[in-house]
Amino acid sequence: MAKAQKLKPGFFARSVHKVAPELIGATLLVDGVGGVIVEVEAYHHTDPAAHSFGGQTERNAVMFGPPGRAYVYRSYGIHWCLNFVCEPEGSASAVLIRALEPTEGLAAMSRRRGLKDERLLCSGPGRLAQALGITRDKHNGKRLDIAPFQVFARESVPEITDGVRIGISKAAELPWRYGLKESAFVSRKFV
DNA sequence: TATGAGATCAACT
DNA sequence: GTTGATCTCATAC
Repeated sequence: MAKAQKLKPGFFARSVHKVAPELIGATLLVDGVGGVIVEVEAYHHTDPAAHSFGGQTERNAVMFGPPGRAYVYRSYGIHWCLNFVCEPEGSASAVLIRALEPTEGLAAMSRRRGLKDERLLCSGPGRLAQALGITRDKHNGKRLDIAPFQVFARESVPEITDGVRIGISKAAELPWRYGLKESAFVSRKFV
């Protein structure tokens, strides 16, 4: 992992539909703990399932801000979910990070999760956030190009699969879920 | 293996 | 008062 290049600041200032698939295979670290992104979902402001659909509120204010930031929200009362804010046409959009392949800080992650099975450490938004120690207080609205975040560009283009998003009730048929093909670390198999 | 409920909180109606 | 971009554990085949 020594020679990976950090993502350029402008990476996120593009449509989520370009950014999301390009994040597959990139490496995300928080405080030196993390791994390779193997699964994401795109949320566009015209998407009824997106938090930003229906206008700005206190919760989603970060999505309306500059791109390249972390948007963290509480899901079902108990989980944190991590998003990367993008900027298509100056509107609120973001990419939900759904799963990582753990590569760095395995010990820290398994301690936080209380598990040892690598495939379960980060295979899902809530699990991922817990494994990386993500909380809204500490990470919401933070820039992704400065500590504690580190995002490294992928070194080669992996095989990308797309599919239907998970866990939502609106616009669930939109194929805006992207993943690393044949990865054992995705939260669910792609159909 | 598969299905179902509980946990727990902030935003929204 | 209800719902949700979820996960885990328990109970039932």
